[in-house]
Amino acid sequence: MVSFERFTMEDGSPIYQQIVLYLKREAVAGRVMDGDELPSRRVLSALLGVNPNTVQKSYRILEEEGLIQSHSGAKSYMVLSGQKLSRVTAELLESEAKAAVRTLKQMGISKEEAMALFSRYWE
Amino acid sequence: MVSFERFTMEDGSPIYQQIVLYLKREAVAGRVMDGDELPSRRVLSALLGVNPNTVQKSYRILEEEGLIQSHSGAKSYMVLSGQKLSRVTAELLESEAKAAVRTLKQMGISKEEAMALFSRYWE
DNA sequence: CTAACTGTATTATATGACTGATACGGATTG
DNA sequence: CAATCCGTATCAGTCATATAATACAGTTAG
Repeated sequence: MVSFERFTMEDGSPIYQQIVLYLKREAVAGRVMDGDELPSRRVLSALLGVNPNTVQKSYRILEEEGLIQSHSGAKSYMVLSGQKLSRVTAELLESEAKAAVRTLKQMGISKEEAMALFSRYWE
Repeated sequence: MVSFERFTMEDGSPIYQQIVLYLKREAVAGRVMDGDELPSRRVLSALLGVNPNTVQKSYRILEEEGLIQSHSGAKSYMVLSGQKLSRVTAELLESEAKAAVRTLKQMGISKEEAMALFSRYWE
């Protein structure tokens, strides 16, 4: 069963996107694997304190990307081939790195300052 | 006169927030300085292709933070003491670093992998 | 002075995100 | 078989974002 223990709500971005990204990141980390059972829409919405429709939107998006399999009436499961995992990993890393680099460059931060910043905030 | 040459619209976050962040980053970079004249609400809205009310919202937020001074009927100017600049710099760097580190850690990326990733995407 | 520009304010409309309530049929379990 | 869970769908309402159209008073430049 996929765990949402590490999930924490941020404000700013839509909740359904946060859920989508959470599951993708957990998959990249290897904590969510192919065939893992997902909590039902109702159970997860109660756990996170959000509306079932919001969770449904997340699951629908993931199913459209082929990362979830849902049969009407039955439980939902993760579908994670090696190829899909590679695609998701590359997608997440690129978007994360590009956004950070772009922002810091606009602030006039040098590469050395940026590296030192990340190193410091890593712990 | 403050330039918006480097401004590019992203989708995802509100436009008024993008304008606020743009001006803060330009100030941190030193390209926007104390006393600099800002484009009027109408001129900037036409330049960016957005509604004047959206620009007004950005300027109002910046004024509430003390980074802009507006007199009814007259032009608006940046107000950037060294203290304010330090505060903004720290605020932007911390939020940027924290967000990136948090995301990459959830993906199970090691510190070394993360540093290599940033180094590669810096160009 | 006057025209043009400025900041500021108001009202209305539209869309996306989120919530709340409810309903239906399929799948599973006792 | 029947109860319960499941996925799926719909409708209504709220809130934030953004647009559009005005309006008015203060400032400034010709």
